[in-house]
This record gives sequence, C-alpha cells and structure tokens, in this order.
Amino acid sequence: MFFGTHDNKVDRKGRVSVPAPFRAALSTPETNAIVAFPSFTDPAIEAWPAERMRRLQDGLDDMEQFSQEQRDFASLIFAEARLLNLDNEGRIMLPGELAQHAAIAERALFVGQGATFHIWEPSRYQAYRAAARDRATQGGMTIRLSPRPRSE
Amino acid sequence: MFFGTHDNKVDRKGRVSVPAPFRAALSTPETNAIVAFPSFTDPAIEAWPAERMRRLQDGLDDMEQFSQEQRDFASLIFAEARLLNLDNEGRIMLPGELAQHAAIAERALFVGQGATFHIWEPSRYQAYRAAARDRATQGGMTIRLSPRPRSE
DNA sequence: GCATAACCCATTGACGCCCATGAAATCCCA
DNA sequence: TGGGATTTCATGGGCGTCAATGGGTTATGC
Repeated sequence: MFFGTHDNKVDRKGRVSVPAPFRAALSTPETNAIVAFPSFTDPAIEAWPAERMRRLQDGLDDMEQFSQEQRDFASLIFAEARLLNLDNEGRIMLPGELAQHAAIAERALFVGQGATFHIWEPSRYQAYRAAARDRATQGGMTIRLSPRPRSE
Repeated sequence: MFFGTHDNKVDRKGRVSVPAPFRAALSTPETNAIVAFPSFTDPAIEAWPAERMRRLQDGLDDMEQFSQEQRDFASLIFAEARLLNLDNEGRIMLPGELAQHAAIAERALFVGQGATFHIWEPSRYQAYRAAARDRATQGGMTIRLSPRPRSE
C-alpha cells in the first residue's frame, strides 16, 4: 500500500526518484513501471500500478463494444495514460503534458492514496490538503470498512 | 495494452511508424501486422491486434445469423478491414480509403484505447477529445474495476 | 514494363543503461 | 548504549542504443 508523502527533486533531465517504499509497493518487482494519467478533478498526476490498470481494461471489455460510453472511457483514460518505466535507480521521467497538467517543475510530491498514489506540485498540494481538512471538520466525514476476510 | 497518444509523421511514400510501445503490445512479435478498419462512429481508423479480431468474429457468431444487425456488422467491419503489414522499421502504409476516411495527410495520431488503438488526424482528435471530456463532466462518469483476483 | 510496395541502409536526437557521489538511516559489536 | 561500519537512497552525469525518419534499390503484380 502507498502511505505518506515524499518530496523529491526533478533533475535537469526531467527524472524523479519514485520513493523507495512506493517502489516496494508496486506489485511485482518485474513490472518496473507505473501507469500515470492526469487527474480529472485536480491539478495532479494519478499513478496506478499496471496490474490495477489491467482490471480497469477488463471492466471496459465487459461493456458494449463501440458504445459511446465505452469509447469515452477508453479515450479519457487510456489515451491520456502513459506507461512510465523505472530506470535501474528507480526513477521515472515525467512526460511534458503530465508535468504541465500538475504544474510540476522543480519538485514532485508523491502522495500515498492506499492502492494508488498522486504526484503534486508541493505548494499546490498544501492548498488542496488545507481545503480537504476544512471540509472534513465541517462535514463530519465517515467511511465504512469493507467486510473482513474470513480467514486472517 | 495500448497507452497514450503518439503523433507521427506520414512520409512522402505514405508510411507511418507504429509507435514502439504499440509494436511491443501487439501480441506475438511474429505477427507483424495489425487489422485496420474505418470507425463507423468517428472519422478515425480502428486498429486491432489480429488475435482480438478473432474474438470479434466469435461475437458475430453469437448474434442472430442473417439478422440485419449481424449483416451490418459483417459489412461495416470485416468487409472494410485491411491487414496492414509492418516493415522492418515498424512502419505501416495507410491504404487510400482508410486515410481518406480519417482525413489523414501529413500526420497520424496513434491513440491508445487499452486493448486496441485508433489512428486520427491530430486536430480532429482534439475536437473529439474535448467533446468526450464534456460528456464525462456532464454525466458524472464512473466505472467499476473488475473483481480483484482472489489473492490480496 | 510500369507502378506499387517491400527491403535495406543511413542519420540524428532522445532515452535507457550504467557508474559515481554524498547523505542518511540501519546495523553491529564492544 | 555509543559510535564506527555498512547499506540504502536520492541525485548527477556520461555514453551507447534504439526509435523515428528519409531515401535509394530491388522484388512483385497487373
């Protein structure tokens, strides 16, 4: 799982280290890549393990092929997505469109989201975090756990 | 899987490079070809791995034989489809009818759709993309992941 | 024999691979 | 428990390889 935040530097070649704990959380050590796409809701980059993306594609396969809904999904997610390979040092290159969407230049903030993570420009994330905190204290935020597995 | 978009040049002989990541995603490295047919919903070219085309054919077999729908599908897809061979450099030639249908002349935009990809004239794709994005924000688009594998 | 398309080779620019460095965290042992 | 030794990380940068493109030349088909 992806926990916590990590503020890493973008070098002059456009590379950033994926935090070591995040690398460990990427399912298979063989699949040295993540899938990244612009967030629909925020100026941030969504990052998914490739395996999770495959589940999304299976969901698409179950829809009616050539339907408007199916095509819109494919266009908005897969067309915008990029496969980012990690180099031997565990770094990725941020493609221009993604970096622009998130306004990332000097630094990149990796924000754990449990099963996925986000990449933000640090100061923008501070603003987002403050707003989220306000909403939570105002609204009395709650959540349900999913049913526990039968065997521990 | 086919991810992202790649804007490649059509040379004066009518050849275009299939993006390297797409070539890698074509199931077997031996089958150096893709199946292409005009989209019946958009001014674009549908490109399918040959193996997946077989599944579409099976889907056609499951429809009512001789029904209008079944015959239309067969005519619109299989009759229009072309097998495009890749040359040693990974390029294809776009047949005249397909290029015309998509209004492709100078540049070809390869658009990943997960299990397949599309080929667009770049500026036309921009318009389509904007429209799809509107529909998504209007409609509050959501999708479900397919059930997770048993382990985890 | 002509036109088309397949094959081959060349160029260049970006990206991936490799090695190096320093700082920080961890380990280990007295 | 303290402090030195070792490992892990984040970061920098050089260099080779591969991908995209261009163009010439040979096979193929009508």
